[in-house]
Amino acid sequence: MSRVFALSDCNSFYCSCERVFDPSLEGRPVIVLSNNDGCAVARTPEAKALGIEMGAPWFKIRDLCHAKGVVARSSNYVLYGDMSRRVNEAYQTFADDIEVYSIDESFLDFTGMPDPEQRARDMRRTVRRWTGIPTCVGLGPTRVLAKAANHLAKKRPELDGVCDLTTAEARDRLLPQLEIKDVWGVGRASVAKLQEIGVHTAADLRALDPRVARSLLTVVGERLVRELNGVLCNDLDLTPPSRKGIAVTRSFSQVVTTLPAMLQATAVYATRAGEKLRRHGMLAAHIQVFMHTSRFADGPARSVSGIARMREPTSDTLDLVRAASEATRRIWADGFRYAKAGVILDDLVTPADAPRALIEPTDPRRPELMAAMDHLNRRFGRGTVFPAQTGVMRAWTLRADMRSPAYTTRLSETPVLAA
DNA sequence: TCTGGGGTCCTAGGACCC
DNA sequence: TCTGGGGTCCTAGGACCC
Repeated sequence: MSRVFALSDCNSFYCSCERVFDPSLEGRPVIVLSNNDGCAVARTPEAKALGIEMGAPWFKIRDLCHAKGVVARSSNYVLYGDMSRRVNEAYQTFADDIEVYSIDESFLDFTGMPDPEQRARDMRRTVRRWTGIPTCVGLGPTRVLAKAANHLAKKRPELDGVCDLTTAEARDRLLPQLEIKDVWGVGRASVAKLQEIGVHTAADLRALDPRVARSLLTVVGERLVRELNGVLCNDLDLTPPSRKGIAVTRSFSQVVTTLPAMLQATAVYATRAGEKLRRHGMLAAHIQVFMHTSRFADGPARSVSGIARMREPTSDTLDLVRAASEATRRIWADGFRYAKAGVILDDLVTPADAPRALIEPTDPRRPELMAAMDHLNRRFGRGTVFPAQTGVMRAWTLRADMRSPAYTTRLSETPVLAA
């Protein structure tokens, strides 16, 4: 049975949330600013019509906003998170399988349901009635095509908020009208490479040899081409998201030029990251520190990062700050005007998965654990790739590191192409 | 059996997303 | 003066191992 995915996306989500709680904003141009009010991260259609770009720095658009009566709000992520939860509750009455892709987008599995397009229209109405949030819905046999459909639904008023790309006829008609830069997963760098070989529309990309796509854009590009052809490579991810990393990064209000100032900044970020970590009930095995100079400034550019490894997974503030300081000192160099820095916690584990004991080389249990690892290696193989004839290629990796002070085993499965 | 070439780990960095 | 922050995934190269 061919699959049907729906991608539902909230229009100007942060602005729409602000309007729900302040109806006087209805019909007026509204923008929401990033943390520290640095730049615009959400715009209503009225604000877009005034020429305010996504990511436009506030200091450049302030005069325009004042002159044209644009309402600018600081962001309120607690409010948006709560509204997002309510929108997803409404989705639950239309599908059992839902992947919450981001704060304002969810994929729903409409496979096997009668008249998906009508269902999408009903869903839009329900979400609007329950939450006040306007949405657009794209339908397609793969996630990439559902995303493409969603983009068309947003851009074309005559579609009335729903675009259906589940039929070959609709794809043949509409994909030539979708620019390559608007295909999900094609960013600036890929656009340049594709245009060089004459690929300008989603239809052009669909016709590209998957091997060429792979050599040009890695395995990601190959999956893209296949998905545009209706071959499923990315199924819904219904596992509850377990965070893989936690970041705290900030642009400085004034450039940092001395080590003590940088140590203070990274210590603060490490502390905040530790708070987030504990809120998630997790432990981190690595902490990464990075710093770089401004993209916009003259002068020597520098971007560095360094990783410090914990003796064992921890969420302890003192451990994290100590490790962050160690990494900061290691990568520090004088003579640069650092504009931004951050810390990223990596290799997160829940306490239940964390090693219970340290296994030293002299530990009497070591032979037993080695034997267990051998067994896993024989059972699953290492780096095994099943050939593509079956339509399924999976790479298995077993990582069991006996040299690190903490004993860990991990089995991860990397789907390359899943038909 | 095979002593070198392939597997794994670690790190850095690029690209893309919302 | 002032140009976001928080994520994921993929690749490559050196060190190390047997």
